[in-house]
Amino acid sequence: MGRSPCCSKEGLNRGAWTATEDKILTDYVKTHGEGKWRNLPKKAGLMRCGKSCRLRWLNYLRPDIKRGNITRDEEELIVRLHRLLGNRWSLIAGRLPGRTDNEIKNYWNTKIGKKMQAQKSSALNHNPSNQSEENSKPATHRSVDLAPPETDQLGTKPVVGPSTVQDLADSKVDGPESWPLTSMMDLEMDEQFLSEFLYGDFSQLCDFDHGLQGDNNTSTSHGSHSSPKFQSDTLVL
DNA sequence: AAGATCGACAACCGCGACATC
DNA sequence: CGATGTCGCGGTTGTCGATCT
Repeated sequence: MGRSPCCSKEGLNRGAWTATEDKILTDYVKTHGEGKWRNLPKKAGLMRCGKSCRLRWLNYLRPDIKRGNITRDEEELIVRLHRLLGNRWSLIAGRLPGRTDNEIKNYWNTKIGKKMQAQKSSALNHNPSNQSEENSKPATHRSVDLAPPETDQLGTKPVVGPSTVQDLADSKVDGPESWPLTSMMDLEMDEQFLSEFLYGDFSQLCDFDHGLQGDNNTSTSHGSHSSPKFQSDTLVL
């Protein structure tokens, strides 16, 4: 169809943004608002592609961006949401005030994903000969299946099957093919279900990261394990 | 002390969805 | 109703500082 490139790359800056560019973009968006990204660089006097401007604003310059480490509570929430939504980072980010999809995606790829992969491989290696090693782990490490959520063939669609937390826990529902994916997830999240999912007792599903506490300096309390601390003013469901 | 490796994160790219003409 | 434009998303890459050898 001869799709035109989003912008002519000739003469445009690429790579890291400078403080000056950040200021120009911030000032422009504050004055004119978000949107019209394609025309924004020209109007603002930036030698950047519109997509690049949008990304910079959304992932870095937005005033409501929360900088700093992902807390343990946030991580638990991410794990739950990923289990529910798959790699739909924007949807996950939408449930984490101040966090961006890019940030969550990076966090997942560098921290949680690796952890799960390591655990998965250790589960594959599970056999009587290494039983002693397995036994040295917390019980939940052996009993909880931490495989990533089922996905479609592209690996991007979430699988939302059980309609309640209890259903998930009981695993009594049919396979993914019988679940009302598109009707529920692709249109709009069922708020009540999501709330139930997030605040239900899913500690077992998240138990994979017992060993995580060492590298999370924001919370060492086991008490946070039972349920997220987000209150209704930060995570309205 | 210097090079190699790793980890974290910002940025880029391609594609699909949706809107508009 | 098809062509085109724009936006947003997810995957991937590049870069840089920290750590290791």
